[in-house]
Amino acid sequence: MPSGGRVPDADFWENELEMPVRYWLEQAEDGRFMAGWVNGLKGPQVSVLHALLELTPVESTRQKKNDLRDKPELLKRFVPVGRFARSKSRVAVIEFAESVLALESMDLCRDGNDEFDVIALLFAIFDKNWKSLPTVFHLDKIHKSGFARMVLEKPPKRLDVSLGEFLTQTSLASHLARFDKTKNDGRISQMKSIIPRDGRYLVFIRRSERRDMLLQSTTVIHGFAPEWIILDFQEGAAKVNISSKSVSVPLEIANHIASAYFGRDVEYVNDREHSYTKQLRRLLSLLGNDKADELTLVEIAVDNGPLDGSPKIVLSRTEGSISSGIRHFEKAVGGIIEDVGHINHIKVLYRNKRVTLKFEQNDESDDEFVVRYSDHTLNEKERRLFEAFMSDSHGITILSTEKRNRR
DNA sequence: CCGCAACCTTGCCGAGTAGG
DNA sequence: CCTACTCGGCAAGGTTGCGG
Repeated sequence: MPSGGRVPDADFWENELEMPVRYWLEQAEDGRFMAGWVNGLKGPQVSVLHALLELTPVESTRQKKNDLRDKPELLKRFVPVGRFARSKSRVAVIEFAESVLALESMDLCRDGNDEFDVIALLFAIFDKNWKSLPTVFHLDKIHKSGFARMVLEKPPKRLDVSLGEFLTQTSLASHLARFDKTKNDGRISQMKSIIPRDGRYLVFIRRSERRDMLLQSTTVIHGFAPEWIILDFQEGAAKVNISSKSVSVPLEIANHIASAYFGRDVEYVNDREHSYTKQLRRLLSLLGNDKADELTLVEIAVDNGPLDGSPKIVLSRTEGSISSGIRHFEKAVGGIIEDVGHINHIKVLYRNKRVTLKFEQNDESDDEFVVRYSDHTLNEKERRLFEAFMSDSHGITILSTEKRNRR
C-alpha cells in the first residue's frame, strides 16, 4: 500500500512544486482525455503503471494499455506527475530514484535502449511517497545553476554543536524571519528544505525578489517574482556555495545563518585560490598540442592579439581541436596562446560539453591567476569530476565563474 | 510499437548597452 | 557608477515525422 496517505491537493502542486495544475486536474476527470492520455504513454510508463495498479500481469504493452484504459479513476492522480516530469533533469531524477526505489521497480522504467524513462521513474516515486516530490523539485535545481564558491577567511572553531544539529527547519525559519525583519525590504524568506548530501548541507530558501504581476483571467495580480536561494554549506560552514538570482541578499542570508551558528559575526568572501603563470602555460601548451587527456581545445579568445590595431581574436570550432588553426595563425601572424594575461577565455571540450575557462589576473601579482570555469554547463557530478581532474592532472584549482558580492 | 534524426523550446548565464 | 534589458551560446528536454 502506498504511503503518503491521501492524494496531494492543488495547493501542493502549485505551492510546493510551482506547477500550474488546475487544468490537468480538470482534464483528468474527463474519460475521453484519460483514454488519450493512456494512448500517449510510452512502454516503460505503461509497465510501471500496470504494476503499480497491481493488475494481472500480461505480456504486451498493447494489452497493458487496454487494461489501463479501464481504470481512469485509479490513473487520474498520475496525470499531474507527467506534467511535473517536464523540464526535470535526468540526472536528478535517476539519482533520487536510486535512493528510494527497489531495483525491480527501477528495471520496469528502462526503455528498449536500457535508458531510464524519467516519467516512469516519477510515477513510481510518486506512488511510493508523493511527499518526496518536493525533494526531487529541489535537487533538480542544483544541476542546472552555477554556484559561487564562498569561504570564511578565518573560520572560528565551534565544537559543541555540529552543523547538522544546528540546521533544523524550525531554527532556520526563525533565523530567516529575523533576517527579513532587519532587512525590512517587504520581502519574505521561506524555509523550504534542508537536504544532507555527502557531508554537506543544502539549504533551499524561496524569497520574493522583484515586483511583478500576472494575469488571472483578466485581472492583474500584483506581487513578487520568487527567487530560489540554495546555500550549500560545507566543512562545518567554513565554506558555502551559493546559487541564486540576486547577488547580494543571498550572501547576507548566508552570513546571517553562519553568524548565528558560530555565535559571532562572520562574513563569507569569494574564494580566490590561485594558480601560477607557469602552471597555466603548461596547461595551454598541452591543450595546444592535443596532449591534454580528456580535454580538447575548441576555442580561444584573445583581447590584444598580434594583428595591427590589436583587435580581439576568437578562434573557434563547434567540436574538434583548434590546435592546427592556432599553429597556422602563429606561423602566419604571431603568438596568441603563450600570454596568459591576454587570453579572455578558452573553451575546452570535456565529456562532450563546452566548458569555458577564464584566467582572472590577481591585482597585486602578475604571476597569480584565479582560474574560473562555467560550472552551470556541467551537472553536479561532472563538476566534481572536472574539478578533481584539473587538480590531480594539472595541479590547478578551478572555481566557478559565479561570484557574490555585498552591496 | 520503437528507434532515430531533425528541429524547436526552455532555462541559465555572461557580455554588451541604454538610460538614469 | 548602477540597473534593467536584450541577445547569443549552450545543454538538454520536447516534438514531429519517418521507416523498420
